[in-house]
Amino acid sequence: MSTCYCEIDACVLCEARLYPGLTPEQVCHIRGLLIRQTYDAHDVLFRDGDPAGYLFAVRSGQIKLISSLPDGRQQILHLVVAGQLLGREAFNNRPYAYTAEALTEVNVCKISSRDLQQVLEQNPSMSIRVIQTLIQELDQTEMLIRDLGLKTAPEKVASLILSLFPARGDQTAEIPLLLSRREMAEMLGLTEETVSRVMAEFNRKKIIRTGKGTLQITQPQRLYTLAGFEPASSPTFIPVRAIPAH
Amino acid sequence: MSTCYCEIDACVLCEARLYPGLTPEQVCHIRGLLIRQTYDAHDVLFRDGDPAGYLFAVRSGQIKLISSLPDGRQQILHLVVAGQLLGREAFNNRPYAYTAEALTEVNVCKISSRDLQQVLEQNPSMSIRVIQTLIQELDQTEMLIRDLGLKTAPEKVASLILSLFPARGDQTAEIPLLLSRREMAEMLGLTEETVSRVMAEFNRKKIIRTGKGTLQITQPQRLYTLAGFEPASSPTFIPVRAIPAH
DNA sequence: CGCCACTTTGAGTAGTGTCAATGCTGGTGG
DNA sequence: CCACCAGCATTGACACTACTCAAAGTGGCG
Repeated sequence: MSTCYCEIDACVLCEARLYPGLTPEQVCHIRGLLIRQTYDAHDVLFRDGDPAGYLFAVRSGQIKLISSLPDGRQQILHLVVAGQLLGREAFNNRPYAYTAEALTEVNVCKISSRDLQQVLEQNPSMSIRVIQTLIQELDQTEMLIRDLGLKTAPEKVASLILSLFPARGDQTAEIPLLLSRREMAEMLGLTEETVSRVMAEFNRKKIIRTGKGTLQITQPQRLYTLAGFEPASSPTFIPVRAIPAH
Repeated sequence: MSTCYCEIDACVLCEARLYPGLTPEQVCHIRGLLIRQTYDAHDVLFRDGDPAGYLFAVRSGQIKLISSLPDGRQQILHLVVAGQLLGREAFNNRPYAYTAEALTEVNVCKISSRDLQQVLEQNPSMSIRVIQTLIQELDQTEMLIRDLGLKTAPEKVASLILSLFPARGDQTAEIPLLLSRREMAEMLGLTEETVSRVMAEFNRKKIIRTGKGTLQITQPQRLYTLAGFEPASSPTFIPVRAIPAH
């Protein structure tokens, strides 16, 4: 299909769904502007206040976005997972307003702010994809606001746990828990002690089962109820979800 | 400049800055798709779950966006002011995820979801404007998350008060307070009693002065400090701000 | 083995919510 | 015109959630 040497399907920016309707030559041109990069866990991709040089597309791994108050209090704004975009500041040339730190080993493709703007201007259909991605992010962010503002500690923890599991798939499978108690607390506006106590309580009630670095839901229905949903409902808290395939 | 009969500068969607580089004919075509409408205070523009028929551009007035939990708890997600867009769901044809209610008399222009998508496809430069608008909204939303998660009741109230004043302009001018104590509480994740007590305390300390339906900051510096900023900093909480002029 | 980071658990407390009573204001209808 | 009522704001007393500070347990790693 492609007539140049760049790597097909090298990253999410490279997948056809991000630029439908382009000629192979256009696709190759865009691919030529992309930079692949790998980060280790705990690496910082950029810091609050850095000039926004790049838009990142996350190919694999997870990244946390952190915002701080002068006195050191920290809040995790968002978990970025594979398939999502990172660094929207590249669209409008403002400095990053948060720090991005890898939770796992992370593979990204990035494109410089300058190249990005050129690509957008020349490929209108890509803008529409970007709009849809931003809207998804806004949806998630607003649901997080609701939950931060309205929910009690156990409701928050239950919502977070549910959000860590894929929306479609076995809700009772054991998954790796990449977040520490402190990080969970920083997502929820709680302290690590409170999170620990709530998790211990869920464990005692046999609603979840925690191993070291792993997490399993044994009674999804009770957890939904605890999260403040009706039993048959679905989680709304940070519904981590990739860009839907075209 | 324009060669058709549609009204120049009828609304923000109509202003040149939203579609730079278009011919007058294109501009007129777009204007023909817009519907002007007025709502009274307390009118509901749409409800949570309604199909997203329109994108709204707010010409004047203020609108609150409300999200609810099944048990009736409510959270105000955002205050929409003149110059902002409302109803981003029109971009991706999903139902509205919140209820929009006018706080004042409101003038809007709206465009149907179908027409919008056509316009975007035919006018790429408009997509870029939309992206920038969405990014602004995301910035505001993430700062709200930080404040909801990290701040104490007095810090939250101080931040909200500061955000109600225009970023550029006299910070000590008396402005109308459109929000009830309950609504302030619903923005901040507090109860109306707590908001009332904090406001009364600020009043006693002569940091603010409240009349019925009005609000004045008498000591901006102390309020900044109380909000958790360094004295010389600027407010980050819901920085209500119109789309910057081209 | 010993150190360090992370987690758990406990005791006490501060901050915020809950419930209730009162006052104030504006609107409505007699 | 006034009496009444409904909604909003204020204030108090009390309860309870979640925070703070502290200590001890756990597991990984040099």
